Amino acid sequence: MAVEPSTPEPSTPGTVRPGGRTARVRAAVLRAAEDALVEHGFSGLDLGDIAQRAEVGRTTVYRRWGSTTALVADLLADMAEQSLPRTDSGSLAGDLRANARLVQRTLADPRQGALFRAVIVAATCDPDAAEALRHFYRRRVEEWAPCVTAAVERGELPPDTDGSEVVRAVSAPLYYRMLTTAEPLDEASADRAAEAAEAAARAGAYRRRDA
Amino acid sequence: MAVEPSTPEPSTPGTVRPGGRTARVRAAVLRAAEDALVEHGFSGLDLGDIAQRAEVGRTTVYRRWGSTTALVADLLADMAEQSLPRTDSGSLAGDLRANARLVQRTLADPRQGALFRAVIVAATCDPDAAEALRHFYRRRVEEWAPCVTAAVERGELPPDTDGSEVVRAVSAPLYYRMLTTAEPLDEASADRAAEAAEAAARAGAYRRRDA
DNA sequence: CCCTTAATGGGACTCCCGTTCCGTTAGGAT
DNA sequence: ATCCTAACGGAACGGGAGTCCCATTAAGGG
Repeated sequence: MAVEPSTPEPSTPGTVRPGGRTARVRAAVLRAAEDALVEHGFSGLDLGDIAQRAEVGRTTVYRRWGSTTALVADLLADMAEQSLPRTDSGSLAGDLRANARLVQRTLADPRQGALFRAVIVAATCDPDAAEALRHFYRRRVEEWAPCVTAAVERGELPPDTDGSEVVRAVSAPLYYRMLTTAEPLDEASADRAAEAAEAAARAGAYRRRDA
Repeated sequence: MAVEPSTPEPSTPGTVRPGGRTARVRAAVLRAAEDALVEHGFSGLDLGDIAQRAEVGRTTVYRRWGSTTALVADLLADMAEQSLPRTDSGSLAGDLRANARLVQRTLADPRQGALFRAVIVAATCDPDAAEALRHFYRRRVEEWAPCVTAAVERGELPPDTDGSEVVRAVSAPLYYRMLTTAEPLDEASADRAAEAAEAAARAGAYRRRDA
């Protein structure tokens, strides 16, 4: 029988020699992808256009990522690395408001807001991008949940309150507002989201249910 | 100067003779679009494929709608027409829970859930689809807001509570959960959303701020 | 029932996205 | 410094989405 000399696991490009040029190409392409997403949204994403912006060969982009969703998934992985440390105000109300305003400012910012809408779209179109998006939000929630735990320990909230659930409750109305209404995301809506989450938490709405 | 005999406002097809065949074509195409959205999502939407499913000429679909986003916008307008009447349980908690469970069942349903994700994506890709989506949710919220107003009149909630805001607060965590986590949307999450919204409303988080 | 023309449908054409082929460049190990 | 080959980049190719043209069908008014 003939030995197969070809294709000894081509694997994915960029994994064997991840340094030097490969890393530069990845950085340039991810930055270009971000720009393109902000300008045209996910549906208008064109890998050829991204290659030009990044001053990289079209073939390279198609070979390394292959699809717009895979590229966005990689971008999300990159975004998840650079999570801002949360500020700590000392009080639950202050912490939740700080979180709400951070989310609000992010979504209201022309560049960041467009980017987030785009990655959400990508996640709804592809399982891998969806997993990357979930990972991103898991990180974000984990970053902020401790401020709720601290409030529980201070006795401000019921003992078995689910911190992650409270943090998610702060973001949810802001995302929902962005997606389903035309009203601008202002500070008032952020403060309202924080206030509502705190009130519900105090009332015990986010206590852990027996699984 | 020569008179222009051509193109005396071609206008949009389907507006001059909306009956008979035109209506049948629209219905068939919208149903086909719904099926296609459920199967492949918005990003996989192909007008040629829809034409085949609807047993309609490709040219017709391209001429009448022109783009996938415009087609989805029309589908959303159609969906907004058929809004279910809300049930009235008599108590605020019961009404909010009924609403939450309706949303939860809709989003958890394989067909309806996929459809909603798809139209949200379309709305994030195109201004007209976005306006159609906003109109859809405006109708939905208006349908349910009265149960909050009734609770206010019964003295269950602060007098200047914004009913629409409470209704949106019920839906928000369910949509947020669907988009950013992999956890299934179960009845427990629906009940928690309703409970949280009620607690926040009682605490006055949704009182109208001076604009 | 007949006439006008709005609306549809098939087929050919164009353009651009994604792929393939192969020569060139530069990591990284020795 | 030298070699091996992973990774890149240019160019040509193929296929499918969207457009155009014109013949055919059937609303809807008289």
